[in-house]
Amino acid sequence: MSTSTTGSGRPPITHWVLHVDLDQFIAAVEVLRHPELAGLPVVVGGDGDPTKRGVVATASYEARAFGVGSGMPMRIAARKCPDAVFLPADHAAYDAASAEVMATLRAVRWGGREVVVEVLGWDEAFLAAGPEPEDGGEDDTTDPREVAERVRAAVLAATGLHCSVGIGDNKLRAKMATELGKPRGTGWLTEGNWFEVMGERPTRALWGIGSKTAKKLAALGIDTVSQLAASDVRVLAAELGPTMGPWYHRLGRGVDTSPVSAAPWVPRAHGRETTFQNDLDDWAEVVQAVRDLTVRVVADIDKEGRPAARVGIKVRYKPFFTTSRSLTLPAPSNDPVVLADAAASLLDRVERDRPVRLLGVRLEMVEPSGGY
DNA sequence: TCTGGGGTCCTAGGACCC
DNA sequence: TCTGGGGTCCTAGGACCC
Repeated sequence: MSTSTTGSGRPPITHWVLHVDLDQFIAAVEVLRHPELAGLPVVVGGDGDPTKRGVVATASYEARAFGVGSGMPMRIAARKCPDAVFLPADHAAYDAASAEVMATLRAVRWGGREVVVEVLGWDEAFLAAGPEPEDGGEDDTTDPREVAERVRAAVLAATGLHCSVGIGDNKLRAKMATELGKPRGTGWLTEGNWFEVMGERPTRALWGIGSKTAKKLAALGIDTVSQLAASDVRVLAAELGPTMGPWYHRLGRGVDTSPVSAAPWVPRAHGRETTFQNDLDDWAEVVQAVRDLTVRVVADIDKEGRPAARVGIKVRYKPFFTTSRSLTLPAPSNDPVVLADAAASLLDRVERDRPVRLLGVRLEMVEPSGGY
């Protein structure tokens, strides 16, 4: 029934991947800090004021029962669940809780081996068995279900947080398997049961296919994972691009060869953006806001120790029309004056006769020099 | 209903060069 | 005149994810 080590005639899977996903991470961290909130509808987002512009970052299960979900405007959430506890997002607290979780994962042993942990944001990680030890203490037959249960127990014991785990024969399947295990459980997705479990699901269920791509695929007569897998890769390439087309085809089949990597993340860029509570009408204020944002981003890239090579701005006008402008600097720079001037100059290339709802500034850094 | 903020990667067209 | 082919860089926008 599966290609597991229990044997089905196929070779045993030796490249197991676990995907760990904390349940309701942000809401759970808040409840840990404020135990009196347990069992109440909790909504975290914006600055915690549901009468202001902002969206929901996370809603507790109790709040979800009222129809509140991530990405929903806070004002709507307040309408749906007026009695919810509304809290501002507290990044420092989530950073700290996340670091505890990841440290716990790195301490897990897989048979006789260490594990490789690839972090994805605050509340997700891939985990795989590390390389075989020199002395050949091989133990790659360890049942991944056993490792998954140890992971869940260790995270709960160390942090008080519940998580779900997906077991797969590659990262994509492990990631999708987690959904099957939620909450507080374990899911299983391999080549052996991929189509049985996923085949009839909509393409939108796949990691990397959003509503826009799902719609384009539907226009090609492709609605389900099985149909995507059986589609003509040449048609996908022609319609969706030479890189994306073939990639979607692989998604449909559950194919993914990317390795689990513990290599530290090297950011390409940093940016800051702000939605104003009241639209800006005065262009002088717009220019000043862009300069202020730039100075903040310069502080961010200074922590990386790499100068900016490109500068970009984003302008969102009332009611919700967004445009962007960018330029390559004559020479990389981390001078706040040079960069603020560059960002301000980009404003000369956009319309200035409409109220501005949001401004953003992005600095793309030069590649790391390699030597350190 | 009225739509955050932080990112990554891909695409397509035009400029420019050989 | 009536027009190659490839490569690279730049820019704006789009899509997606957490």
